[in-house]
Parts: sequence; C-alpha cells; structure tokens
Amino acid sequence: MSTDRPRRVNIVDVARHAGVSHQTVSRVINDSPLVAAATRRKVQAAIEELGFRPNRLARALAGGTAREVTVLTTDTSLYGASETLSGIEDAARAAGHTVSVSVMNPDQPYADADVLARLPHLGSPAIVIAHDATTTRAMRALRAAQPSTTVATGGGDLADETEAADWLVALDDRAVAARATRHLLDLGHATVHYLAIPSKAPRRLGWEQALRDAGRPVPPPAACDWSTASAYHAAIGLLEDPDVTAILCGNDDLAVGAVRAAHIAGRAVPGDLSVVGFDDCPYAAFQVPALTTVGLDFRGLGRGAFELLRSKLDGAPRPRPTWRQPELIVRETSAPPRNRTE
Amino acid sequence: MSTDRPRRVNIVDVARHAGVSHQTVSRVINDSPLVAAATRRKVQAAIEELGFRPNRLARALAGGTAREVTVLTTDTSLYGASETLSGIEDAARAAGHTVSVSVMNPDQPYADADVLARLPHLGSPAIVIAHDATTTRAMRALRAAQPSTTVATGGGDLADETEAADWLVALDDRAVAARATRHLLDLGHATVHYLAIPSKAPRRLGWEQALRDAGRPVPPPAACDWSTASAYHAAIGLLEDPDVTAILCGNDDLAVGAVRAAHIAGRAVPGDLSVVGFDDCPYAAFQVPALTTVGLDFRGLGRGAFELLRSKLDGAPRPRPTWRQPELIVRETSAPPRNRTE
DNA sequence: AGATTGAATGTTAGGGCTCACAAACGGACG
DNA sequence: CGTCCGTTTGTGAGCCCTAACATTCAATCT
Repeated sequence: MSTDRPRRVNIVDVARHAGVSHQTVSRVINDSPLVAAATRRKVQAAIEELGFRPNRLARALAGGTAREVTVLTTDTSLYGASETLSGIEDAARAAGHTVSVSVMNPDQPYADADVLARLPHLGSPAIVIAHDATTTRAMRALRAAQPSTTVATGGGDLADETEAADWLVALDDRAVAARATRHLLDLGHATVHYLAIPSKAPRRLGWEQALRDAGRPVPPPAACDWSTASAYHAAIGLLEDPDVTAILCGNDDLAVGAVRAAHIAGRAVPGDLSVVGFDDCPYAAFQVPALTTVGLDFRGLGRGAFELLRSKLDGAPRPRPTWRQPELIVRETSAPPRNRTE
Repeated sequence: MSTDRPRRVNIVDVARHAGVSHQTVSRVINDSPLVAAATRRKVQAAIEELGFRPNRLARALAGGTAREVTVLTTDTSLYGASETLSGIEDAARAAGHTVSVSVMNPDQPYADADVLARLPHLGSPAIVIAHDATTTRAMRALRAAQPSTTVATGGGDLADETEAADWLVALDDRAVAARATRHLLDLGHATVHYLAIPSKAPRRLGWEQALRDAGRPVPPPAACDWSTASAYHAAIGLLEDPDVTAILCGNDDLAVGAVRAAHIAGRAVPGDLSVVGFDDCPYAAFQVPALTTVGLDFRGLGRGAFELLRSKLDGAPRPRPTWRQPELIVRETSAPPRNRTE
C-alpha cells in the first residue's frame, strides 16, 4: 500500500531554480516579512514554474502544527450534525486547515482513551459536535485530557451553564424549547407532551421549565431515538389518550413521525393535535401540513466553533460562552385545540 | 498558531526504555515478522508504559503513505452524500485510515488545478462523491491528473457505461429510474413527468428510456436544484396542466415539494397525482401519504468505494465497475389515475 | 572444523520542512 | 574611515519515522 513516489518537487529544487537558499523559499511560502520584494518575486516565479506544492506533512513535522482539525461526531446524516460539519469545513478551508471526520458509534461505550485515540496525537485540535450522550462524553474526555484545543458545539447534554465554563459554542436549546412550549400553551393547550431525542437535556429542561412556570402538569417525556419510526410508535402510544392535544418533538424527524401517527390515529393536525419540531430541516416548510418548528443556524454554529478553535490556538483568552438564540417558526402544525374550554 | 509541544514520547524513547534499537520498535509497530517474540513483548510493554503513539506525520513522511483519504463532495447535508460519507469513514477507520472532507461549492466553477489543490499532494488517495456537475467534473479532473487512486461514487453525470471504465462504484440509477417510471405507467398513467435534480443524468435517461420503450410522449423535464422549494415551484407550474397525473422526482426532498404543491393546487395524492421519489430518506416512510420511492444503499456504496480504493492502493487490477441495484419501494403516493379511460 | 545459511537486530541515510542561529550587506553615525 | 545596526540571506540541526543495507549470532551443512 504505497503511493507512487516520483520524487516530487521540493523546496530545495525551488531554491536552486531561483538561485536562493531553501530557507528563503520557506520564508516566501510562509509570508515572512523578512524577504526583499525582488527576491520574493523571483521565488514565486520559480514556485509557479516548477509547480511546487509544499509538503503538508513535512511542514507539520518540522513546524509543530498540522493545520488540521478533527471533528468528532456520531452521525453525519443527522441534519444538525451535517450542517454543523459543513460550517466547520467552510471556515477551516478559508483558514487553510484540513478537516478530518471521525464518526463515533452512538451505541458503543467509549473509554476516554478510545476517544483520544481518534486524534492524530494528544493535544491536536478537535471539535466535538456534542449532540448526544456519546459525543458529550467525548467532549468531557477531551476537555480532561487535552493540553489544548477542544471546542464543543451544540451543547449536548449540558444541563446548565456551569458546564459551559469551557471553549464552547452552543445553541440556547433550553430557552427556545421553553419558548416553543409557551407558544403551544398560549394557543390554549392544557399541557404539552414531549418526544425526547437521546440526550439534548436542555430541550427537555426548557420544556419542563415552561410547563412548571405556567403551573401546568408535566407529563413524562416519551423517550425516542433519532429515528422517525421511534417517534411514530411513541406518538401512537401517546395518542391513545384523547387529552393529548400538543406534542413538542426533539427534532423535525420526530415531528414527522408524530404527524404520521396522528394521521393513522385519525386525528387531524393541527385541528386535533398540534405538533412542533426542532431544527427547521429543509423539508419542514413543505410538509403537509407545514411544520411549526425551531430554526437553528447550524452552519453558523460550525463556523463559530472553528473561529473559537482558532482563537484558542492563537492563544486568545477564553471568551464568554456564546449561546446562540434560535428562532421559533410558526407554520401549520400548531393551532388552538379544537374543543377549547375557555 | 502552534500547538504546545511538550516533547512527545518518540520511537527512540521507547527503544531506550526497552533496551533495543529504534528500528526494532519500528518493526514492532509495523507488525513486521522479523522480531523475536520475547523482544516484541518487551517493546510492547515499553510502548504501553510510556504511552507511545507513533507520529502519523513522520510515518507518512518517511514511509510514503499517509493512510489518509480525501473525500470530495459538494453537500454533506444531502442525504445521499452524508450517508455515503459515513460508509467511507466506517470502512476507512476499520482499515486505520483517516478521512478528510473537502466540501466544494456547487455553484463555483473549479479549474482542474483547484480540484487538485484540495488534496494534500498530487497523487494522494481521494474519493469523489460524484452526484452533481461540480463533483463529476472534479472526478474527471482527478482521473486525468492523478497518477493513482481516485475512486468515484455515485455515478454522477455519467451518461453511459463507457465512462465507467474506471475505478468506480455506482448505483444503477438508470435502471431503477426506468423501473420506477414503468411502475407508474403500469398503474395506468398516460405518461410520467420528471422533476430533475442538477446532474444525475442517469436518472433522467432511465426515465426517458422507459417512456420511449412504452411508446409514450416524453415531456420536457423540469429542472430543479436540490431544494424542496424549487421542486415545489416547478410542480406548481406543472400542475396547471390537468393532464399531469404522475411525477417522478430526482430525490425525496423534491418529492416532498411536489406533494406539497399538489396539496396547494387542490389535487389529492395519490388520487389525482402520483409522486415517486428517490433515495428513501428516513422520513419517506412517514410522510402523509407515505412516499413511494427508490431505496439506495448509500452507506454500502461508501464502504464499497473505500474497499475499491484500498484494492487500488494495494495494486490490484481494476475490477469490473460495480453497478449496485437499488430497489423500488411502493408506498402510498403512487396509485392508478382516478379517471382512467381504459 | 569451517563454510553457509537464515533469523534477529542494529546502523545509516534520508524524507521535506522549520527553527535558531550565523553571516553578509548596506547605510547611518561619530 | 571604522563601528554599529538593521535588513536580508544562508547554514546547520532536528522533527520522527522508515527503507535499505550492514552486522551479529546461532543453527545447519559438508
């Protein structure tokens, strides 16, 4: 398994061609100010002519920084995670960094060492897209072990802000979950049921909080996994109770399952049942009926994470954690309950 | 921007600790058979004790292979692409390779050199998830320039199998598109309209072929982008014609848009309009009505792509291109037209 | 016994780059 | 005119490994 090595053009070749020392070439490719303008031009011409591309590996080996970020996540096909990844990649590419992806298995318990083993070496920059138990644990493992450079995204399991005393970019899931819950209560629903995605405690807590604040009963949340199917089944169960008129869902995929369940159970949405999702997936606006949901800027989250990582690498002091405010998007799946008694 | 370098444990430290030469340590970590069992144990103990992790960079620099794959794609949030990426990552991790992602902008025209610039160096292993014009062009650019190791996934724009005379894993989009079209014709529809995603010529060609084979008129395909919104608007236009009774969509996201358009236009699905999607996204089965679509094993595709790459790196001869057969999944959005006249 | 193997280990030379210096050069200054 | 200084360039060492070759040593053969 060895790539052909037809002796690539290296820095010495360029130096010879330009009639300077290899170090001067190094300075040019690193934008050092200590090169005379004329020399720089000469070298750049040589680089051009020879088609020289600096060897990333050698640079990293010699210089200490690989300019590469490892992104840890569990599921690249989840809307939030993949959008966040895109955002990271976007910002990283602009900054000349390479993004490696390491996909973890959500069902596998990882020892801290297993998490660290996914990095090129101890201390290398990493971003964790922390959206479930596995990735949240990974985030903690890195934070504990890494001499530097871990940035988490998403907030994961973080129950409160104390844990956020770290390099973290997060969406304020909690506040917006409360907001979505209040939206349903304001429409006249007696209470709101919750289909929970694994982890994402903040969403659950926000929902709970809003119910409590309004003095409403807090029904037990229905535990789902990430699949639409699990939400469908959970909702079918929930809908046996005719008093269930509003369901908040951990994400849009679950919301789709809930709507389908209502359909099968013969309940009209939103007439008999209101459903609110989370994430504002691309398809949400085009569901029939169109999904009321929470819009989250995952791409911006990813970009923010990389920028944070960069400032950390640059030795900047840790900024206050950013809690990005999502936005409730009211569409067609939420409405007052039909037989309102007030 | 420099990672702290507290002088990591290296191969020489291990060698000293174990009382052998560094080369012997190298042999141990490379599973060379030329090490006595006792020595191997000694060395392994030293590695364990010192927490030694071989430096990936140095290995690559010295040995010639970085054991890393670059995946080129345009949109990690597209279901197919992200699933494929997961599949690649899965197989690559198992084989001890690192996966780097390079996300291209679908709207930007890339010169061949720009594509190559995304690789760590000329000739380094790459997999292109070729599903649109940009990535298909990237695939061609790599094929032309790379001394080795390009594997494409998905088939992209490939109009026929001649182009497939390369290291390629693909889904037989063409055959299954024809199959889906026949499904609709068999239900009694006079013809089938097509909402086209950018590129993916095979799907369009399969549809065309099936219509021609059945002696049906071939309406002009409606060009959409990847967004549900574009499909929605295209479908709204299409539905002004009351004779439109069946629409095949380039993917499920478009199908959702078409169903929504039907709803807005006051046409029942599937009573007045049949819709068939592509990809079998997780939500497809739970739409109301549940989406008839084509199931594609993207994850398997990704794994297959990596295995192919590996065998290429190992110097294996090119196998015959694999055209994986997808499967039509009939659910609730396809039915006979209401006013059938036969 | 001496020569011949073969396995196990060691030695040396890079790979392509950056870092920390040292050297050369020109001008400003006393 | 010599000294000092800043700018620009060059030199050498070293990052951590592997490839290729050299060496050692015990077992085998004649």
